[in-house]
Amino acid sequence: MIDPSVLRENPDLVRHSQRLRGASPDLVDSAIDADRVRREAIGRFEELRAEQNAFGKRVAQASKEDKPALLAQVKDLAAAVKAAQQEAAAAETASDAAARAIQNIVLDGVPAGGEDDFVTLREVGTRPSFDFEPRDHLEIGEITGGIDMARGTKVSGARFYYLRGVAARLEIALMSLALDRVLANGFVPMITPTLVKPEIMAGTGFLGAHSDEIYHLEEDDLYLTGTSEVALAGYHADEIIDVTEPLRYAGWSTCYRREAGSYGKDTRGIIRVHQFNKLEMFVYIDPSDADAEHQRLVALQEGMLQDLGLSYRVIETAAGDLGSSAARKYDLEAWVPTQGAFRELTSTSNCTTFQARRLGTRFRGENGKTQPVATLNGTIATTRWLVAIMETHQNADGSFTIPEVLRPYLGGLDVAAAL
RNA sequence: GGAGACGUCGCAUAGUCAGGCCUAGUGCACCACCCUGCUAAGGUGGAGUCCCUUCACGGGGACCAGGGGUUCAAAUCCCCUCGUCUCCGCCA
Repeated sequence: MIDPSVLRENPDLVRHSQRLRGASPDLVDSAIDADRVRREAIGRFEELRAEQNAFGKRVAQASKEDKPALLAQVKDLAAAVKAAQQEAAAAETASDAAARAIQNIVLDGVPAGGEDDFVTLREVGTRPSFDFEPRDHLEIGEITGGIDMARGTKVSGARFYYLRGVAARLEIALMSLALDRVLANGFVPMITPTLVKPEIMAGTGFLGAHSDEIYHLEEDDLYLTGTSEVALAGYHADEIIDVTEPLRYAGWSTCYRREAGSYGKDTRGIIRVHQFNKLEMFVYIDPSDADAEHQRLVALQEGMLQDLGLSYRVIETAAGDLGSSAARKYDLEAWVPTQGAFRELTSTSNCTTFQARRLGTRFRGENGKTQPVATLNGTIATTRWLVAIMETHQNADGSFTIPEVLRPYLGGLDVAAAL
């Protein structure tokens, strides 16, 4: 949710942000109107209530013979108070809904436009070249006995898979390496719930335009999370926390995505699947330090990709491709040889105070007043990375070489052999 | 799934049976000052969250797990939901 005072005092800033995203600037005006209606309704109710409270005291102190007359007088007042209270509550709900419809205000420098309007910040590493015809990750996965799509489909349907043998171990190794990295950087490891309540899912901003991406359990009214960001953002909901030192968490969880609207896209292999694992960094921080922290998260991600020997680029996504909560987002995309393209391996967003305001997570500022914290999130390892690792480090016989940083987590194994 | 007990402003509790001196008391912890003096004690005062209003000082309102109802008036009475604990049942 955006800051209501910004909405009131600087609506043009918000309208501009909405335009950059390709979202409606008119939402700003309806939110301002709803806010005005809300404040007027509250004013009317409180005036009446104050009158009623004063009367209540007189009734309580009145003598037996005076009471009936007083009671007759306030009867109408009681009805008026009740009506005013209901109006105020309705106005509050409407105003809140209008404010929540507006997406986060994008930060300075975020490019306008949609998915294709990103800006490449840098390219790192050399793209691999082969003196043989390179195989794609699924073929390598099958040759090494690591990926079984057919049985995944048999048991659970399209976009499900089994990782087995060396690939199963590789994923755990990758996640363990990432966990050690974040531990060294002061993150608290967490294993998080993957089913969350509607208000938490809504608070993180995932129930907007892309809510059809999310699995919902009708019977229990719970949502399956597509990232542990959701559970980590909800962790401190409705709390006043101390961010003198930023709170840094790393959530390890299975992630579920419906992938609605991506029919026919990435149908081969494990690039786009309904279920995968991810280690996600999440930070609660003083808003004035959020930007610097964002850079630190990117640096951690780049360190991982570099040490895994991957070629990648860092892009800043355009406003229209940001989630509704994000004010700035960087993606790291690894070069995937058989696709001749960069594919997203990580994403890291600065959500400024947007999520925290929706979820009621505050801290005490210098003057002792409570104010919303800033939140950031970013991927540090996920199943999709196996694609780039396998393809980049493949050998002529269909085997692939294990990057050195992962070998300690695989009992020293240096090559995933062709079976 | 069944039965019972419970849910109060950081923690611990009073208040609920008998609705209105509850503007929710007390202890601990916390902050400031004073006194004293040595790994402490005592005194005075302050202090919750959210909203409205005000340049500000201030003023007003809401909040006793959440929601609804009864009433002039609800922490207190009634209903629903959620959660915790105990016992029983069931179970990967």
